[in-house]
Amino acid sequence: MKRVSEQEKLLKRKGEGMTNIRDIAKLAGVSVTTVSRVINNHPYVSEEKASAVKAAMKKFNYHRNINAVHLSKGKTHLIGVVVPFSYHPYFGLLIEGIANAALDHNYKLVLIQTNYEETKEMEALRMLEDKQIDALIICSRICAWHVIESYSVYGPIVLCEDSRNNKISSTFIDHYKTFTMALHYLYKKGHQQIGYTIGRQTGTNSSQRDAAYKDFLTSKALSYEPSYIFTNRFDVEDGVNVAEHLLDMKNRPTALLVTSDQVAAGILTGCRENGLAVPDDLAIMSFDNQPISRVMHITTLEIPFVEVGEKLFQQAMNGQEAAHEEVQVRLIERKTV
Amino acid sequence: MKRVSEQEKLLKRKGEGMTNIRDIAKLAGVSVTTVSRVINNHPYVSEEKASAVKAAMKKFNYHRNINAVHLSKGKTHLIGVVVPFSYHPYFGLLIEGIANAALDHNYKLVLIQTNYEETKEMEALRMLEDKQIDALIICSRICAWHVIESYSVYGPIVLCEDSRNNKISSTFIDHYKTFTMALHYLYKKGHQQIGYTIGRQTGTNSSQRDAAYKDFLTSKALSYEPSYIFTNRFDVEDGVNVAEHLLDMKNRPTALLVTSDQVAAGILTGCRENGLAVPDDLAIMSFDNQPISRVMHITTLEIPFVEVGEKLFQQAMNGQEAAHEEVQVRLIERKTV
DNA sequence: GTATGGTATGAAACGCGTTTCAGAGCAAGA
DNA sequence: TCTTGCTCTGAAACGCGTTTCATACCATAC
Repeated sequence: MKRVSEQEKLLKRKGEGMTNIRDIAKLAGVSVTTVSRVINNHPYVSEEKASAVKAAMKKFNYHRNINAVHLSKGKTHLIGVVVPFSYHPYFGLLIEGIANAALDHNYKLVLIQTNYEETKEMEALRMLEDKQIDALIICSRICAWHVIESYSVYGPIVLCEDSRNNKISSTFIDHYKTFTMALHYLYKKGHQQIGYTIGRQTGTNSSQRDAAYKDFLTSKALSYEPSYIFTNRFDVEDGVNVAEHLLDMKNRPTALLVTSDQVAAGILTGCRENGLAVPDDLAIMSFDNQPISRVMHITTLEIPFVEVGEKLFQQAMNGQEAAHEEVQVRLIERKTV
Repeated sequence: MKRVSEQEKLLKRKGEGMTNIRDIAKLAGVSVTTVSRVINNHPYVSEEKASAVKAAMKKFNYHRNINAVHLSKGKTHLIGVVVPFSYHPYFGLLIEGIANAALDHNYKLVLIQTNYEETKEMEALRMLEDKQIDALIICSRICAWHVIESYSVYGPIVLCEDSRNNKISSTFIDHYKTFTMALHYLYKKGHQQIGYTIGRQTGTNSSQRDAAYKDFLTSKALSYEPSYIFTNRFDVEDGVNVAEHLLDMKNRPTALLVTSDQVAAGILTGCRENGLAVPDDLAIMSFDNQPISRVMHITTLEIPFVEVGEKLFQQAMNGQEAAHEEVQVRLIERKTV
């Protein structure tokens, strides 16, 4: 009857779910090692001990303290994902892709929203350093390369931008190539006055596109027209704004390369309201292939978000040395070019 | 010179950033308690000891192992957020709101995507039980109330649906009230054949709306027309589909209450393409006030996502006993009614 | 002159699961 | 018969920061 009183003491001392592995070991009359083996399905445990342990766990509603596991293992099964904001469909889609891959591998995501503030990105890097996350996926980088690299000793860091010149893994789209392809496509359709809209002006993606644009103009002996470039365009409303801006121009572009379907949807709406015919007065070619582009029949370059998310996750898992995965976009011809 | 050799040994033994608090204590010639005090800015540390500790930390690039802190404190500064999918703007906005509130309080979010699978929601609850997260915010519930309640002993659980009948905190919109108000508004505008579109059919929000709809019909002595109700409508494309469906109906509704701007945008687009005039042939009133509704001039009921996110977070922080915060929507009259 | 209270510091216990290592028992192979 | 080698078990060390408690000193307060 000694055991019973032991149990009663325990029940009194501990609140709901507060038993630990040592208590269970005592209760089941085995060592903590054996309890640990049962928990982790290690094969070398006899039938009877295993069931004694299971009974004790059940009786006391035992749940291991995951933080002790994390400390002991040095892993958390958490992956940090850095995005500037989560509302924008582009990042929503990316997160969706990563989250689905993570789910399959029993990893969870920690969302780190930066609003494009460098300090927030640093916090994410520090989380990696502190072992709060096992790996970090940065969807939109702000910090300098050498800063990112200096943190990569603490765990895998994966980027979503062309990093072939750096020691950091990445899954990316070759925006130089893609932009060039798109520009030639528009040119072939008869456009010589082509402009583009973009989000941030900084960053690898943007400078690749800018380079492609300038090289294209040079190759076709077209002149560079600064007013054809619209920066800081992220959302539908920014798109409407572009359309309105267009109306006031004496020398309008005849085609626009738009880096987000959201912006394209806005431009299209704005054009319709103001009597600008698409594609006759203005051709629009955009990026992403989000649902809205399907609905509005916008010609777009499909980014395979699921694939990107999966590859980013895989790279984050593998870690070891820097890998670079290029992802291909696909042109989807609809009615705006 | 003894100290130097000690240090050298340490440097050899430990890799980058692998020193722990005891090493630092030894190096600085103080106790671990004192080091801990320095780390946590406790006042009772003398100037000289503090600087000795700081010097040692710097020299060995010491960083505390956050998992040890978590284990010791029993808190992780992580809040779980359960959403069915992150792509949809509704959830994106909600996440954005919560994330911003969390940022201000130095909390991070763990995103748990369920795809409406109950097992995933259970996993989230288990994370709370395991102390992996300090609190849980469920944006779209699947599990039964008693299940949720049974887990609330492990930490605060907050819902984004009217839970005034339950012991769980919530920040919610009274969808019965709101739907009733909207229906009367449409009625006053001359509509007697009103339908609605909705996402999931299950859940508190949906049943509140359904009840409001049926009560409204009764109060106005209007007949219930099952074909006026469109379920499983989440996205723009679902909206286009509704519009196409409408064309085939002999007895069309003259107005539609749409539970998401995305769907409304799709309906509007579909109507335009098929020659259904909005609002003359079909009035559309929707929910959320997302950017797309501004751009497309959709009359909508604004949900203050920032406020909702903040309140959800606050409730998750306070925890103690169940609180219920109602949030008001605001009618924004534009051009689709 | 003594009681009181803040400052400063460290030993030890605490939170808790994992893993290494050593050892015992037993069976198949040489 | 002896050696391997697998099965099963547990003690102890490990990962590491926080917190409680006891102690000691010094300075006002009474």
